[in-house]
Amino acid sequence: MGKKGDALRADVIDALQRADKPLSAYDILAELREFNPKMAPTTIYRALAALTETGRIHRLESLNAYLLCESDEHGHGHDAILSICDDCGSVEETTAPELIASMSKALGEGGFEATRHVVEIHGTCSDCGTGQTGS
Amino acid sequence: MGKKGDALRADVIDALQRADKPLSAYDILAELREFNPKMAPTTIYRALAALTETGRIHRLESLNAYLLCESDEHGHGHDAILSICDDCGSVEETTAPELIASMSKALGEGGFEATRHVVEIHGTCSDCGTGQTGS
DNA sequence: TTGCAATCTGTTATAGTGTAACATATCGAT
DNA sequence: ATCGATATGTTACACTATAACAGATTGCAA
Repeated sequence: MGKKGDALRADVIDALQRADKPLSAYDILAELREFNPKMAPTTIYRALAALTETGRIHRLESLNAYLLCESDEHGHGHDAILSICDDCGSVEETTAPELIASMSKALGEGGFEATRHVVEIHGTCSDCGTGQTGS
Repeated sequence: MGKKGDALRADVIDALQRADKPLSAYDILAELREFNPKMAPTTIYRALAALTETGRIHRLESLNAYLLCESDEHGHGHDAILSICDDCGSVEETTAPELIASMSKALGEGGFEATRHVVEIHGTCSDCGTGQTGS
């Protein structure tokens, strides 16, 4: 039958690593189908859920896409700031625990207890930016 | 025929106001279909796009849902922090220009120019929180 | 007035994203 | 061995969103 979960998840990670940019679930599915044409969406989504839970990949909510986590600090509470270049599609991962903590604190004063931070900043990266490298 | 754009957008706002919680595009569509059963998704999405651009509603990227903007400061650069209670589904809008600016600044040092901030914090609100009102 | 272009709206169809539900298999404990 | 718990396979479907084209409306110029 199909390969076991660990191998599957490794394949998903490989695909994301090769791409070096965000991939949609169906992009990944298309890649893995080259080796297993029968693979179903469910299979991919389960792998993505497992990898997201363990912090090995990030889900980009505003793009419906997935990205390999660059940090080694996997696991709980690893909420990164993801800066997305709308021009070239590149995504950078920034770790800013103080900022995340500031937000949690600000909301905490209102009685809100934060468990997951979705922080995705759209804009233009330095390579694509006007005035910096350009002109 | 169908109603004009302004009336349509007003109806969308009304629906969101009545709900007082995030609604999906298809939730809104279902409501408006009570008066115009032929209304198509495209129609709703166009209204939502217009309202989002003018800052009258927020799109919750992590929920695929839409919410009335509580602030009067509509328009450009109105990026709010949205705190989402995963228990009861309520969403609060917090304006924290300093935090948003801090983020832009931090990323700006890497040459990134931010144009849009998606900040959605999931967690538990004060009403649902354990230890606060509960127990 | 007529004609034309630009823009907005309506309509149909389809693409893209994600999950429910159930079947089958796998593995450890008794 | 057999039972229960968990993981995986499979089918079908639900939800989200947009493309592409048709028709209507407006404004403006000839």
